[in-house]
Amino acid sequence: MSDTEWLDGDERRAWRGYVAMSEMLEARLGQDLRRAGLSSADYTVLVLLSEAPERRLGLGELGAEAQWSKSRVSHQVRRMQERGLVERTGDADDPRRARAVLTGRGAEALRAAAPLHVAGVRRYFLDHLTREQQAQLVEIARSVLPHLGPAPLPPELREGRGGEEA
Amino acid sequence: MSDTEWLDGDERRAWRGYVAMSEMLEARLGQDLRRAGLSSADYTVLVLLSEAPERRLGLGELGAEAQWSKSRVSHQVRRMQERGLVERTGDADDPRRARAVLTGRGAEALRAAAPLHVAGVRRYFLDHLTREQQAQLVEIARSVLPHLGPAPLPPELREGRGGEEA
DNA sequence: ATGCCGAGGTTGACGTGTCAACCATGACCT
DNA sequence: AGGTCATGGTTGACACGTCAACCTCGGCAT
Repeated sequence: MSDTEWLDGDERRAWRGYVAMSEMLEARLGQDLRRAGLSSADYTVLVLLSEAPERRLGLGELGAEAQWSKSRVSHQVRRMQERGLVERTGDADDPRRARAVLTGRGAEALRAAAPLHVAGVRRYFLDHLTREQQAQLVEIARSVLPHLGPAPLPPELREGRGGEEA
Repeated sequence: MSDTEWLDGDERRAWRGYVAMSEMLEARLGQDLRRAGLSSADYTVLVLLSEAPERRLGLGELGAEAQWSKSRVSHQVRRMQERGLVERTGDADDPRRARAVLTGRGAEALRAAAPLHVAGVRRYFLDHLTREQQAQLVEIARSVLPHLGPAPLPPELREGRGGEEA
C-alpha cells in the first residue's frame, strides 16, 4: 500500500508493461477476427451461445457472463440478428424476457473463426510464456478480479488449485 | 508448443483469466476517467504531450508512442482540439508535418485527472499484487511484446534487469 | 382494483475506432 | 522540367459502446 501520488519505478514498469501488452494483444486479435468478418464482441456472444444448453441464452444471462451492460447486450444482439448470426425468441413464462439462439449461420461463423482465433491466442501470447508464467498469470488474475466488481470469478478460476505446473 | 486446435485446461485458465481481468480493468479505469471528463485516449495523449519536450509532439511520433493508426491520431487530435485540450501548429521545416501542443486547459485537465487515475491503478490492480507478482508481470510483458509488432519495447521495459524484488 | 416499484429490455444521441480513399508535399530519377 | 513514388495527414462512412430516458410487465401492498 504505497502512499505516493505517483507510481514508483517498479510499479510503473509493471503497469506500463501490462498496458502495452494488453493493448497490442487486443489489437492483434481484434484484427484477425475482423478479417474473418467478426468483431470481438460477436465472437464472445457466439462462444457463450455455443456453450449454453440448447445454444440459447437469456439476454440477462448473456450480459452477466460477459459483464456487459444491458444496453450493450441489446445493441449487440440486434446487430447480430440483422446479420443472421442469432435469432431472438421470447420466453414462454415471462413476456419481458428475451432470449438469443445461435443460428446455423452463427455456428458456421464460429467454426470458421475459432481455429484462427485460437491460433492467434497461441501465436501472440501463450506460446511465449512458460507453463510457470501461465500459472503466475492465473494467480494474478485471481488476486485482482475479486476487487474489480460484483462479478463472480469465471468458472475456470474458481477454487481449488494454487499455481502449479502441468 | 502444443499442437491442438483448442486450448487445454491450463492454457484456458490462463487465457480466460487474463481476458476477464483485462476487460474489467479497462472498464473500471475508463469509467473513472470518463467521470472526470476524459476518455482513455484523451488521457494517453495528455500524458504523452506532458512528458514531451516543450509539451509538443508531431502527430507521427504521437502515433508511434501510442501505437495508433494515423487515422486514429488525426481524429483524436481534432476532437481534443475542438475541446481546447490541445492546439495544432504546423512544422516550420516540412509543411506536411503537423504537431500537437498541450494547452493550459489540457494541462489542467491532466492535473485534475491524474491522481484519480493513479489511485484507480493502485486500487484496482497494483495494491493486490505482491512485488514479486509485479516483477513476474514485467517478465511476461517482456516475453510477449516482441511478438506483437514492430513496436520497440516501451522505455520502461528495456534491457538490463530481470525480475527481482524491490 | 388501484397504485407503486423493480426487473428486463429498447432506443437515440453521441464519442470513439476502423477502413479505404484521398490529397499534398518532398525526394529522387531521367 | 516532368514523372514517379513514398511520407504525412485528412476525410467520410460505418461499427461499436455509453449514457440517459423510456417502455412494459409482474409483484405486492393497501
